[in-house]
Amino acid sequence: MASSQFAMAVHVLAMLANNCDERIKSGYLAESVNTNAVVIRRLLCDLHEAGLVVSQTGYSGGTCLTQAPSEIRLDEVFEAVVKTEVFGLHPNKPNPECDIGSNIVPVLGRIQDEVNLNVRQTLSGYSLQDVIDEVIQIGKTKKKKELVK
Amino acid sequence: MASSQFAMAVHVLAMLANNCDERIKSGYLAESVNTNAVVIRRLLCDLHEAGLVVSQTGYSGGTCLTQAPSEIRLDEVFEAVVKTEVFGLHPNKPNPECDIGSNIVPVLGRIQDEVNLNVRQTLSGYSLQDVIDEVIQIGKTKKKKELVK
DNA sequence: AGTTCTGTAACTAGACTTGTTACAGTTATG
DNA sequence: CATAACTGTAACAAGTCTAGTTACAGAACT
Repeated sequence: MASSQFAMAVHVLAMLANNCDERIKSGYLAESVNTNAVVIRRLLCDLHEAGLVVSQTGYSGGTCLTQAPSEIRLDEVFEAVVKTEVFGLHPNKPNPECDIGSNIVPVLGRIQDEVNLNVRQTLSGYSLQDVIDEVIQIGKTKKKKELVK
Repeated sequence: MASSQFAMAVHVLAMLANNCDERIKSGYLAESVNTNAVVIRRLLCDLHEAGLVVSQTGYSGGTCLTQAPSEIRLDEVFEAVVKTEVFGLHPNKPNPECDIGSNIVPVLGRIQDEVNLNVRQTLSGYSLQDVIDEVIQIGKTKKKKELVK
């Protein structure tokens, strides 16, 4: 299964951005993402390590963004939560006695690096604020359609 | 685990390109990739569906490329064997009563599409021949170093 | 007829992902 | 100080995916 961590992370960060001034509880986030609060807390742990959020334990605890939504780029979010490669290299070391087998892995590794870089560059074109703007825009369009009915 | 199908596919295609005039057996390919022949045959099945190879059953059977290595681009190979996304969307449908939850999925989907497109564009910059050239180049460099010793 | 292939089904082992329960530690409230 | 409401984290279950393996039917040459 392709991991949903990135999708959930962007969702959670967008929720936090929408409530900048107060600490948000994992249970509340979990309701919106439609998952368990522990899943959210695990995610927030990764986002905390990346310096994107801070949490507070105890009574009236919760989580906040550390930066303005316009300063958080999606490649940072990706980096924080996605651990897998777009494609994996060989599961077993290829036969070193074969001309191709003995030298193909570094070539594929280089291509892998280039793909990774391009993915990150694509994502760096979007800030969290861009995502929120687009979400709100879709919301407005929906409402208009409902009014027409 | 990130699937190694793409890496193995490029490896196998490079082997076929290196032996254009004869049919190559799955067992021989498996030795170079260092895996089981059935794993290779499953892979060849996908590559056949994509029109990149043809196989023949029976005595003196085996597999050949259908095109020149310079005409096979890596995005075609990727398309043929990789089924997963760079990142997955939500495992469960987000809460529709939440402003973010109700509208974030299509936004993420659009970004997903853009990432996919960029990955394919990156890979389309390489032909199978390019990979083979690079592999051979590395092989030559290695031999030089050995001679120096 | 016998040999040597491919194609494919069926199964196993291991890894990964999400979801869940449980609980220790932390912080505010009364 | 006792209680309530949080986070952080460990532990486990269920489902899915990947690669590897065995087995065998069908095809093609000798």
